Amino acid sequence: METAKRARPRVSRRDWVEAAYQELVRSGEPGIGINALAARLGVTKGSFYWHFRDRSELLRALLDRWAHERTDEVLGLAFGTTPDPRERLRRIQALGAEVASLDRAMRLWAQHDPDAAEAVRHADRAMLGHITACLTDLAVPDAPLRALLMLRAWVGGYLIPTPEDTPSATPDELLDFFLGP
Amino acid sequence: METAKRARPRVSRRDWVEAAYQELVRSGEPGIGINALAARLGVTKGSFYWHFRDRSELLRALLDRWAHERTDEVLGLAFGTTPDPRERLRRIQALGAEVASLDRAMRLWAQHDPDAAEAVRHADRAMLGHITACLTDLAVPDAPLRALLMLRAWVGGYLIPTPEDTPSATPDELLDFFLGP
DNA sequence: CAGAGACCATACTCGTAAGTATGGTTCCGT
DNA sequence: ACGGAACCATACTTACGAGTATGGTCTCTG
Repeated sequence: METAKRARPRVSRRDWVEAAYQELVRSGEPGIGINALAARLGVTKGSFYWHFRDRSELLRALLDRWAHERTDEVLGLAFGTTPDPRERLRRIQALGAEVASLDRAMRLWAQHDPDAAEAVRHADRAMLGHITACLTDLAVPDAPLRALLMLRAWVGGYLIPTPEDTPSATPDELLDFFLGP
Repeated sequence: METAKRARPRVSRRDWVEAAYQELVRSGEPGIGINALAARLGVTKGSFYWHFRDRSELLRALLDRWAHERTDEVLGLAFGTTPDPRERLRRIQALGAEVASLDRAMRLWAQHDPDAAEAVRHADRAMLGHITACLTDLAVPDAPLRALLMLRAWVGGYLIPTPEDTPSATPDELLDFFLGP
């Protein structure tokens, strides 16, 4: 017996955040509109302004949600039982590929919003620490700098896609490149 | 009726483009508002809509202006009488630092506008070709890939600023890094 | 000097998205 | 059952920026 009570929607605060999260991935922070989300959820603004004081409160909730998810992912990498540092770096790459669209949206958002910038900065700090640790484990010199360049080259791909004439390197090749000579 | 003989405005189409150009650097493409520019130029919208059909025409003029300026700069590098490839790369770095703010604004713009994306892609193609040429001159392997990673790491700095605890490397150190072993 | 065209000001319309006011419905405890 | 709180719909107001309509003023030219 499904509760097909479609007549009365009833949406929770969490649902709003989730919908906004999806919309963030699809069209970025400016694409998050109250009316659009309401239509997607099958309700109206009346619902929104009961759960939230205003739009900025939704956005802050979004940042919170992202920060937690992100922290969990990084901790999952850190405490994951993967002894080989090289393999750990590969997992970081894989994770990055999964959340690419979301990550991109967050970084673009951070370009014009101090709160988002702070959240991203915080997440990057943890990520850089993790990468640096892997590099030092591999006895790579200048680990902090290499980690930073590695991450920058990665997110730089958001701004500069791979040209057609340039063969896109495999993740392993990229890793080897930043591991140096 | 004394008409307070203020210095009568009179603004050219070029002035509008120039003002928009400055505003682009300061607050990005969404920050380019007709009224704001008009106030800045000491005129009103009436002037604007005489010189331009609409806002998009101004933006296209902006892209044109940028493309030309950019082409000139790259050509200046290409035909500059600098035999040493290493020195040429250094000049590219220096140029990048000069136009960083503008470059950043253009790339952010390109994230949500196909025309801007096309302009940036075109400019990048030329730039990558130039860098690749320098690298091959230096007998560096995988020149195209390295050139791409170099540029990505550079623009990645727009999205990930240097953390406080990480000593920012000198331009020469960065160059050495991408020149490999 | 007269008129035409270039240039601009003023005062609107219009579309959009955020935010508000208010009342209606459902649920839940006593 | 009933009264209040949770939840939502409807209709409204506001703010803002793009775009339009129209007429005024300057300048140049015949």
